[in-house]
Order: sequence, then structure tokens, then C-alpha cells
Amino acid sequence: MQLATWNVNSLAVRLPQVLAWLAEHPVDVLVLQETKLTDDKFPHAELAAAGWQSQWHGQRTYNGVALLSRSTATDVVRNIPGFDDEQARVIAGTVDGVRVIGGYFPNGQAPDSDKFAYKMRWMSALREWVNDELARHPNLVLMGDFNVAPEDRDVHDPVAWAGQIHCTPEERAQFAALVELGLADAFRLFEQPPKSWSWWDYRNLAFRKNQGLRIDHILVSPALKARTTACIIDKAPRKNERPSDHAPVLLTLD
DNA sequence: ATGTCACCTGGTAGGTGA
Repeated sequence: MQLATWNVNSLAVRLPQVLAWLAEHPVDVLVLQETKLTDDKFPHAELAAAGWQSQWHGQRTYNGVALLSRSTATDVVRNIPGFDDEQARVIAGTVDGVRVIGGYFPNGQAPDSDKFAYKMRWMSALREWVNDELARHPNLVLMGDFNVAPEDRDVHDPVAWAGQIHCTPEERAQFAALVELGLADAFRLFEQPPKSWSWWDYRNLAFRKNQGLRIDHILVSPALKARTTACIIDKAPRKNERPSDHAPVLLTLD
């Protein structure tokens, strides 16, 4: 079984690239972030024609998430239960016995901003809910754009980024708290090329210079960790004409 | 080099968020 996550930065713009990528990587599950589509505009027919069922949770202009799957997703949940949120950031469902939670974590903008406080509240609420979900679903994967670089080795220039958004101690503590629920960062279960990033700023020729951050993650429960055989970042779509600023992350299970 | 992109409003540019 293969699962993947990709922040597409507008599905209206990137649908052809998603279809092309799926044709090359016929994964069982793909969660998308930043679809930036209202629910009435979601391209479920095009995805169905290619062989993927869709569950989606969108809004105007910003955010928006989706869960694409070969098999039907059941027990679908939109956003964090009990957490009042105007923003569409979570889609969850059970596919082939695996509980899949796809998240577009808040960016947080700057450590002293209201948006950062929201990011902290959001991550705390997510953690409490994921803890409940883990009790119900031993086979669980939490993946998406976390907007957190967990360690300095996930940052191209740790000195320049020290204390900046994505790299603050508070965000890293929130990430660590998710891991402490019993989840494993699947990417770090394997030897990886140094300077592996999942996001490169559109500015400053950052991709060409490989100046990026690893902020897109796949966390697996203990039962799934035992089945995990690979986890890679696929940089290829970042080389497309008109790419997303993020690359997909791919998980392979036995 | 703050060297980009996507989307909105309200218009042939400017603001916002990332």
C-alpha cells in the first residue's frame, strides 16, 4: 500500500500535474493541501475518471484539503472535532483498514502574531484528537503540510532560520508532542540524502540553489511503523513548469 | 536582490498570504 501527501498550492492550477503524478504513482491514498477551492468547484469527476474517489473540505481563496483514494474512504471527518475553526484544514477517513488524517497546519506567519497563537491552539487541539483516534485506530497515519521543520537538519540554513516561523522552539515542541503520542516520523526511519527538503520558496531561485525546508511530513502509528518499507520526497514535480512550491512525500507499507 | 505565485478587489494596479 502506498500513501502520499502533497501541498498543491491551488488545485485549480495544479490538477493536470496531480493527474500526471497519479498516473506515474498510482498510490492508494493521496491527501492534498491548499486546494483553494470552494466545495462546488472540486474536480471530483476528473479524478474519478482517472480512478480515484475524492473526499474534500474546501473554502474560498485559502486552505482547503482533500483525500483521494482508490478504495472508498469511510468514517470521513472534516476538521478537528470539537475545535471551532473557520478554516478548512483537516480531512480524515479510513481506507483499506488505515485511518488517514490529512492536515494543512497553520503557517503561523511570525512568532509574535495572532496567527502564531492560532497555530499553537490548532496543534494542541489536533494532538488531543489524534490521541483519541489512536485509541480507536491502531493503524493510523497523520500526514500533510505541518509548516514545522522539526530539527535543524530539516533546514538549509539553521542559523538564518533560528527562531523564525517553522523553526521556533514552540513549534518544534508541538511537533515533538505529536511524536510523543507514539507516532514516528516515517522519513527518518530510513537513510536519506542530506539536504532533503519538501518545500522551496518561489523566490530567490531557492529550488535551483536547493535552499528549502522539510515541513511536509508523514507520521505513522506503531503498527504502521512495523509495516513501513520506504518514505521518500519526490522532487520531480518541483521541476515542472509552473510547479507547486511543495514536493509530494510518499510512504510505502507492506 | 524582497529575484515568486495565487487569489482577491476593483480595475487596467495593489493588497494579502504563503
